Amino acid sequence: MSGGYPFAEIEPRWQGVWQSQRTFAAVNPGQPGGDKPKYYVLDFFPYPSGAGLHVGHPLGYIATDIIARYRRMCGYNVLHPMGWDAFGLPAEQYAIETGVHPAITTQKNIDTYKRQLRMIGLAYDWDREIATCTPDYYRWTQWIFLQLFNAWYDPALRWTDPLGREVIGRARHIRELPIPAEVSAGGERAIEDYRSKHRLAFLAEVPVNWCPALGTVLANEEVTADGKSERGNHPVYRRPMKQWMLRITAYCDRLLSDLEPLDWPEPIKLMQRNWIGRSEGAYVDFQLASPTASGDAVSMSAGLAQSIRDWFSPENSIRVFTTRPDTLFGATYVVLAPEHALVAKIVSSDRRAAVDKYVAQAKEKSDLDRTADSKVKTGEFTGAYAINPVNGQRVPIWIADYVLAGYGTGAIMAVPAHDTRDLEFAQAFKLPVVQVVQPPAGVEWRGFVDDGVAMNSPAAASDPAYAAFTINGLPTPEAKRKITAALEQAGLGKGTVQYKLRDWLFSRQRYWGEPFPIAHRPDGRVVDVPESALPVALPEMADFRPTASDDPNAEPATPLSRSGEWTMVELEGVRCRRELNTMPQWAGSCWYYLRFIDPKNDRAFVDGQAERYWMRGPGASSEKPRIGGVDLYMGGAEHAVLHLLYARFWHKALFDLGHVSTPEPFHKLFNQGMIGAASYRDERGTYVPASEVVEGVEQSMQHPDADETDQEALRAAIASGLGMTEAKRVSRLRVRTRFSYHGAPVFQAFEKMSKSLKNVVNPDEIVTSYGADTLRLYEMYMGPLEKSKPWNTNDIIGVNRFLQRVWRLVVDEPDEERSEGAPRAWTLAGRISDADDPALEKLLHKTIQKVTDDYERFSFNTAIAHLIVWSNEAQKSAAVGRSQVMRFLRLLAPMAPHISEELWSRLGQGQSIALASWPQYDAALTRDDTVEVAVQVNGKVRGRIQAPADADEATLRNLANEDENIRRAIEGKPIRKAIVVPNRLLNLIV
RNA sequence: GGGUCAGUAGCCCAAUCGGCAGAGGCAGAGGAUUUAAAAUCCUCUCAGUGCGGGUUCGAGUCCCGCCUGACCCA
Repeated sequence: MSGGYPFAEIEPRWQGVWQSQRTFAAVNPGQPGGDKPKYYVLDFFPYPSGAGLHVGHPLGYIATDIIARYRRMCGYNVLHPMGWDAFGLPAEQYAIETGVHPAITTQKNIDTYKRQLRMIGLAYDWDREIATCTPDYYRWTQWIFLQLFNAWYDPALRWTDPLGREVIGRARHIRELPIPAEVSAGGERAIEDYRSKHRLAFLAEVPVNWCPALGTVLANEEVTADGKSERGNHPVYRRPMKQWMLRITAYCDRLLSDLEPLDWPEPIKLMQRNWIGRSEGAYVDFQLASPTASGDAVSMSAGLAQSIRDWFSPENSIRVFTTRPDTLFGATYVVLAPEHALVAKIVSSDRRAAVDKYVAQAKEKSDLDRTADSKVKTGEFTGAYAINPVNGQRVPIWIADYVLAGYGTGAIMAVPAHDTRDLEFAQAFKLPVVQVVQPPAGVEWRGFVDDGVAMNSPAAASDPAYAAFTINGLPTPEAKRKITAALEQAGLGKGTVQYKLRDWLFSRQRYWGEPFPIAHRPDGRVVDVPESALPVALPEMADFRPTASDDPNAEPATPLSRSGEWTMVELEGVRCRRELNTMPQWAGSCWYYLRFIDPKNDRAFVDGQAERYWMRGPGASSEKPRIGGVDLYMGGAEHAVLHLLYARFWHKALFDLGHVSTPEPFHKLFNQGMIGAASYRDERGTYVPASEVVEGVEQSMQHPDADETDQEALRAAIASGLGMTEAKRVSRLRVRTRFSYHGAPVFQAFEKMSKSLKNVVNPDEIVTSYGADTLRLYEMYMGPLEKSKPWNTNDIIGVNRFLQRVWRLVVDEPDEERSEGAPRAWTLAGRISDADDPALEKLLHKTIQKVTDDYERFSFNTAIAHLIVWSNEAQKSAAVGRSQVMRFLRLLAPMAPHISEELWSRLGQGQSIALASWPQYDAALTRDDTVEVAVQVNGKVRGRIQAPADADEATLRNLANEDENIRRAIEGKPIRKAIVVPNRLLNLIV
């Protein structure tokens, strides 16, 4: 490229130097340099897919690289590692399709990623590289699983954690689980079963999302809204299966409360709170009405509560969960989930056929399908009735699929007046609606779901014995409290807290994952593989395919079950069958940030001293009181909930058990935005390659998504003589476009980069054409880091020109032809002098101040703008001080490291600029002696005056009086008030 | 449907505490250089901040309502 600088030569050369000199190696405590303050900056490590990186991927990596380099220059010992989330479904699916072993494709993908990351000049400490699929790593993933297996959660334990905080609840070793006397009476086996039920990792028969085509179960989050697998879009069925579960629900409250001190984006915290979904409410027991007593409501009487209690029996009642016990008087029917155990028992013979059919249908639907608001409500009457415990009303019992078996008790009391879904259901089936909450004036009570004032409970005066249930006139929160207490008193209910978060389904019926360090004895007991026998290595298998099937009822057969002798293991002299499931993809990423601290340790998952240094140390970001963790964790918002929640859960368990020193893994979280790109579809909605689309004259085309007819266009088409069918075709919504593909108009949209959208931009091409420094600079210059923004290759030239100017600022190169391959002759630019230019010096100090501030705020786009300003000024100057250029290069170095290293070395520096110190500014030099002050009259700018810095009001007003424009605007009117903003503005109110 | 965030020049974006709407870049126009082109350099044009109200001496910034878009939840 003419006019360019030799990036293709200098960039690989410096990357080689960094590697061979281990420039970016982090130092653990106890080693030289390990006494400096630390800064741990981490990227969400990638899953290396076969497609390689596109330019959207490295945005966050470039940002953390800049921060890491900046912090190092500021004197920190910086840990900035990279590794690979290398187990998981996509590699395995690809392997199945191609027949190549996932270990091979994964390694190939890792090589591609690593080459691309190196090419961008990212300053990782590659000595600490890890991959979750290597035995050295998953040995410790298995070890952590054993810690969970050998632990139980004591929810009542009050303790003071190492940070001095009072905490309620703690994971403890399973040995410490108190065994009730009646259990120990049953012998050792009974004790063992009891322990099994309390472990943090436990086996349970649970309804799961079974995907026969993938041959595995999937977590709820891996299933799309329309009941398909997220990977591959295969149908998913609900069925009960015995699976490994992790007791994440034990940590609900601590996962919630410890969010508060974290320096995370507020929306992410909110998403985690919503996901945990804590709701306070009450259980209420509805007694089944005797089928023979049809027609008779239990009469209201002073002894109602007592009388219900008298004939109350748990097996003849329905326990519902409600967040609104205050609306109990408005409960006009009860709804069971179709899966509820009582359904079969209570259904009347005349309703059985309809109910059975409905239950069968509900089984086919996903949870999301069932609860979606837009869907028409369906349900069946069971023929049975229950008694509303607070008013003796006989209410019908229905089943409906909008009630989920897995949430609460799988049964609800329906209060159609004050619940949207209940109201829709009641309207669909003509069920009564009774108002029990008074909304604010002017608001319709029907469907009012917010807090109001309770009404329509029995008046206390009419029934003294019933006063405890009277809540009329109480605001909702108080009404809730009072009626909950009354229900507890009467033995009809109980206040409780429910969570949306479920225990974590932890088994997968796949090959490419961590084997469980667990074995099953012939007598059915489940035992752990001793630590000394770890890792339980994944067996080599030629055929690793899952047993896929179209039959939703086919029994799962995991790949590992076909691994011959491996399936059996002798433990304590007993031949046991190994656990044949593998762990889900999330497992490896739950603790990798800890392994980076001490990646080669073969005695422990991480050394304690190193862990305390890197996780607990003072850190550099002190906006919030630290409870520890990685100093900066950068990644996309798409992992905001699951990965971060799972990792926090594991970390807390390890914390409780004394294996890590902080209660939280990630102190500061930053979500970089997405880089989108224009995608183009033709008239039929087919994507066309974005790189071949050209911009041209405006044309009209049918919108690819249009399914409605533009009536006006239709009339016009008919008027122009087209037949009805043809007219309709051409008049479906048309849009104007200036883009065309091989002459045909195409429609532009901005979407994420993806192969299927044909809009991927490859970083290799950008680096080849412009160099890595330009790519880095452009990605940072596009806009604020946290915002999504569209890629525009045309704009790259701007930052590339900037780097060329920086090059020419330092280097003079004769323009003459040179022979191919020969190094270009060069001299230091003539303008480089030993004396600093005073005007540039002042600007440089301002620039240092602004750029430093911008680095601290991750505002790289503005930092680059300030650097461009200084470089443009320096370019114009006849003489630029060598020290000035060197300070400027240090400001630039974190963002454009290669060109900075090269020019730094050409200016005679022997040591890497990455190890140079950050330049300082003199505050006195950042201030101007005179400033321009805008003068407003009644808020309108009437003139600008030059004033000495920090001039007072009197001085400013005198100066303003000398300005003719301003004088005319005032025109003898008395000045009532003057507002002075120092060094900026004077506002005169007349 | 609920929640969160955003909307500033043809485009990407600045404006940090409520204080002159413009730092920077792309594109465009003109010029210099050149046999010519590319590259490079210089100069210039372009918005009143999605819409409607309000608070204030003063609103892109704060408040209320609406529109559009993105994300999350249902």
